[in-house]
Amino acid sequence: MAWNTERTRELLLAAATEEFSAKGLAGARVDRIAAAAGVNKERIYQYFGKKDELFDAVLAAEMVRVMTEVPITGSGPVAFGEYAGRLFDRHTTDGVLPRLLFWEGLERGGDTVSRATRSDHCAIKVGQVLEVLPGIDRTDAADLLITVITLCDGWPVLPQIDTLLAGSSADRTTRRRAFIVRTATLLAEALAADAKPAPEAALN
Amino acid sequence: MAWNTERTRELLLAAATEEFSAKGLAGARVDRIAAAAGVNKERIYQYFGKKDELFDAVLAAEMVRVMTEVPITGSGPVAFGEYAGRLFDRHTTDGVLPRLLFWEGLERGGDTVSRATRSDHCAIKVGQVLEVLPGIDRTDAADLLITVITLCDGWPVLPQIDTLLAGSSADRTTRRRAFIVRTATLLAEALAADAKPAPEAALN
DNA sequence: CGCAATTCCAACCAGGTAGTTGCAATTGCA
DNA sequence: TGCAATTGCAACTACCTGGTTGGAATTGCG
Repeated sequence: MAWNTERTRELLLAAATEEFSAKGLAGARVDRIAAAAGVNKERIYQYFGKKDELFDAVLAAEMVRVMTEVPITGSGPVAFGEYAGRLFDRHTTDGVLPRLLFWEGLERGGDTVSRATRSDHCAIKVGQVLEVLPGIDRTDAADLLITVITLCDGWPVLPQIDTLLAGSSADRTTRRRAFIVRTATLLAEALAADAKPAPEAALN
Repeated sequence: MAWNTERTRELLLAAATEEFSAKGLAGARVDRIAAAAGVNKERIYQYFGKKDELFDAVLAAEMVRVMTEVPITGSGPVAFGEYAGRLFDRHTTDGVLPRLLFWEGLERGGDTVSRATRSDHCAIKVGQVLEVLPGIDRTDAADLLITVITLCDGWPVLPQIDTLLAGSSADRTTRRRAFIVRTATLLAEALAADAKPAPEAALN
């Protein structure tokens, strides 16, 4: 054996992540990925098979990364709202995952190769939601999570929509973040209230 | 003069709407559009200039159509929630506009040719929100609208995300609709409460 | 150093792309 | 029926694409 094969793989994966995020599955150019990685083109086919499978590898890696970097911790509706805020921050400073997800949704129409794996990843997150907001329906937890993910992921991908807001770009982002946090908190409160119907009059 | 030029235009626009919605700007094929319209290829260049401008025409037409088909009417938070429901229905039975919007966001990165026009369209909707929920901030109205649009538009484009939900496809859609309506109503109530701080104890 | 695995290089293939052009056929008003 | 505008047809240009191939160069273990 010789050479550092693992490094080659990582270089390709990093370059592919950038390219797919920017141009999508159809728009991405294999030659460009190879060039950006400083690696020869055939390595891609050797390590990942074809373009499609490289995309799968990129998306899976990025999902795991974000999931571990932005955990759902703490307890109560406010803690859940803070999770929404952290996810929003993460996606506005690095919109790679949102873009990859929407590219996939548009270009592959939901026929994800790794649908089962995806489902497993998501189930973990639902579990975290249930820990933060104990007592609520598993279904409600899933719906809540979908809502927050859709809002946080949609923002960096739909820049046209901010024409509704005035002010500088930074202002608009700050305001949007606050609104999403408030929405997440409000929803979490409502679902938590559903969970324990009237445990005597709450103090405040 | 001769020939029905207007009909030719409409045939092309309809075919282009279908093609762009399905494949996006880069993925759409000019030849396919022409063939589907039963019209010769050069007509596209004659009537719309280039591919990009055809996409602009398609998107503008589709926005106007949905805006007029799904107005914001009535009064109060519940009425606003019903608007969210109608928008959700419209987008789940015909996901063309959501797809076009996300394609544009991804492929053009927000450099919309018709950004000014877009802004005007949106302003009308914000005005409708203000009529339904009088007294609330214009900024809040915009944020509320962005939230509902993001949720309703995101659903048909992010089919992977429904792996979080169990049940049949129809069940999942129904449940999602209910949750979005509830979210919209809840937010509208909260913002309306901000608007008129404690107008004596409300009779339920 | 020897040697096998890994990589680079450069050319190649078959297919598809947006956009153009010249010409003949069709249309419908006057 | 005449005639000008509109359209269909089919070929063409210039270029780009994913994916493959053969041979030479590089690497690092033993």
